[in-house]
Amino acid sequence: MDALERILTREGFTGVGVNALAREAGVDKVLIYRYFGSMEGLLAAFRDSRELCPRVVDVLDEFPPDAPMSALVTRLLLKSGRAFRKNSLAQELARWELTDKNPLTVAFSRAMEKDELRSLEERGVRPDGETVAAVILLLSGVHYLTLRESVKNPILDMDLNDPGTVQLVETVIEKLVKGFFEGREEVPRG
Amino acid sequence: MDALERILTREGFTGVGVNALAREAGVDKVLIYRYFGSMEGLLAAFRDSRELCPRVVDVLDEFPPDAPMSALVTRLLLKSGRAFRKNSLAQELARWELTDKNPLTVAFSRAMEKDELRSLEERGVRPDGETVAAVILLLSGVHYLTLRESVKNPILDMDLNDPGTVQLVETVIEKLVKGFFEGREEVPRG
DNA sequence: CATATATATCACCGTTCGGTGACACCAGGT
DNA sequence: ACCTGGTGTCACCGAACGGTGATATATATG
Repeated sequence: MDALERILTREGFTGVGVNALAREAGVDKVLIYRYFGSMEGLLAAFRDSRELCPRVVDVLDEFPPDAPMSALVTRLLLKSGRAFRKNSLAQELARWELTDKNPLTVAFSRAMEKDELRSLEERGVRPDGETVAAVILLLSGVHYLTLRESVKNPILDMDLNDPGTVQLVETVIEKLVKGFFEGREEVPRG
Repeated sequence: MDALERILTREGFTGVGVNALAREAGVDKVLIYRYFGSMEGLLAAFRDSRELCPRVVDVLDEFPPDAPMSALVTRLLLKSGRAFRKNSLAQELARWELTDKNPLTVAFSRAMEKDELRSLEERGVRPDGETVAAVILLLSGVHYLTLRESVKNPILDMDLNDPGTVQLVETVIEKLVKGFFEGREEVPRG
């Protein structure tokens, strides 16, 4: 499991294979087949062995119960984006989930999404369909930019390592969310 | 060139290699080295051989010169998103650009971005930094969802093949953009 | 006809891939 | 002492990988 994580964060999902994994772990690859049956089984075990999506998000600051929905969603997006930018394993899994479908990637997908929504629901927020779509859309945008950045293919001159650029993106998210919730009846809470 | 495109759209970028490409093209792989020097050279040639990002976007309907910025941007995002969803080659290149860096992927990145911005600038629109960031962010979100969809890892139950879901996403984009431009002075037009 | 040059094919190299069969080891139980 | 079952190592397989040398064919120029 540790060897798999090391390979993922170091070389990316394209470097994952039976031979490479056994080499990294310092054991013979036949053990992989003996214990996990196949690579798929190992991925499934990896999926069950750890929290794929560290739940940094639900440490959302406590908001007063009457805080506007827009503030909550904005905070969620910013925190989640920052966490994603710092978590290179999550980035690699996201990259993988865009390319391949295996027990690990589907599990990661599920975990990621549930996590964000749960953060809201735990506060008694039951977002409607459009709100969910908006959150997903913006979060997806942040993920996309982050992945582009971490493979050194930044979009235009937007360097997400530059604090100014991060600030710009976050400001835009704030404004988008704020505008989205204006002229929209407050969603029932609690 | 045609063989490369076939492989990309059929098996994805992971299926691209000297052997597979020569096999698909029905020639010996040594010709690849003779004519292009290496796989990199071939990718560069492919990049120069065609319009990587079909400029569907600049067939934006003619808007009256006093059309609000929000309408223009919304239209751009929807058209661009739909075009991307129909273009499996562009999807594969986008997937590749998130994973690897080679002459083809960097060129694709550039082409994609310039295209969107040019669509605006050709109409005399000189978007400020925040507007550019907003467009990029939303477009990135659409790309992410599209890629997730086309690898059969849809987010939550959002099936982009379902017209209703597409409608929902597009509605959300409209509302986000509309809200973003409200309470913001009109940007000077050409 | 002869020669030079470009074009294309074949055979081969070493390496890595995913996957498997055979064998050595080393407990515990009988 | 003997079997047994879990554990680990080694050697090996066929296939595919990226890459290269030698060689045939065809064309064009002298």
